[in-house]
Amino acid sequence: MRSFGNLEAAIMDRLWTWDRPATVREVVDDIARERDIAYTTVMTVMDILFRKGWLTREKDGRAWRYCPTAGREEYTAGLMRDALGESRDRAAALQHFVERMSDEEAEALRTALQRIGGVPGAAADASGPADAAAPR
Amino acid sequence: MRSFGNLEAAIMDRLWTWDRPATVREVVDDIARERDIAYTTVMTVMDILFRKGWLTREKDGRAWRYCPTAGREEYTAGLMRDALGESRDRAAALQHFVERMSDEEAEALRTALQRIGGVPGAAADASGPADAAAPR
DNA sequence: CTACCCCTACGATGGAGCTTCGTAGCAAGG
DNA sequence: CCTTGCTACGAAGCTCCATCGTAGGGGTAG
Repeated sequence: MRSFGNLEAAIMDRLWTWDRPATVREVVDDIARERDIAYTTVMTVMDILFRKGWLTREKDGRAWRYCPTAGREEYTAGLMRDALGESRDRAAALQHFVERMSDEEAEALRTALQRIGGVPGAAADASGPADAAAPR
Repeated sequence: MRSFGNLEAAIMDRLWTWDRPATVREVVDDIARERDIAYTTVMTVMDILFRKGWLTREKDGRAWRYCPTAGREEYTAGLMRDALGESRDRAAALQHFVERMSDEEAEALRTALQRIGGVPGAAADASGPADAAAPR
């Protein structure tokens, strides 16, 4: 997974926000409103992101149109998973993690957990999209 | 800011595993069992980790003894926090995150959530953001 | 058909951070 | 006094990311 550099992040950010296939030209023009940047710089980096698998692309006339392979939130979740994976005592790591969470985050986390599987002790788990229905 | 290089990770890993103040000599000798490494290389990196705040140290005779300022799991939790913080829709990110979790992890997460504020509606009373720096 | 413009491909340069180690110096023990 | 072990300082080297220039190709307007 690994994280992005500055320019890489700026590019991904735009593609994620726009949520549609975009050309190098569009990205360049948008970044250029904040700072000077050469067309080829952005093109090079987008090509690197493509080759590293973060973007897909398809021809649109002469230009390529790029799309992120993963959504912003998927990417975030991937980073979190990477981080967690490096720990030995995952339960302890998760404990530390939730301890510093805001109330809203904790609430969102509870909701997310309820959606993927029944609450321990409760019998009802047939609601919601059946995605991970693995019994313990 | 976050995340370590290879050598840095190897050093932190040993300090975390040993869970006691260790000298450069001890770390060097342990790493040297796997690959060639100069004493000064390890010393330099440990000094950098110290200056960056990842390690504390105290004199023990002629040598310094180093200790991590945060435990492995605290560090992991910090990485996860960093990752989550960059997302816009945190609820969605958390949803993606838990969806790919193993059953054991989900269970550990539920337990952790219960511990910080088991009852819905009740806010977790996080007392003091105490950064642990105590060697055990 | 020709000139122009836009886009791609490729490669070169530079900087930041991590890694690597050598040399010089100091302090303790024999 | 000499050996041993540790520290301090700093010089390279390496790997990525960032930055851009130049060369080239294919539409499009005259």
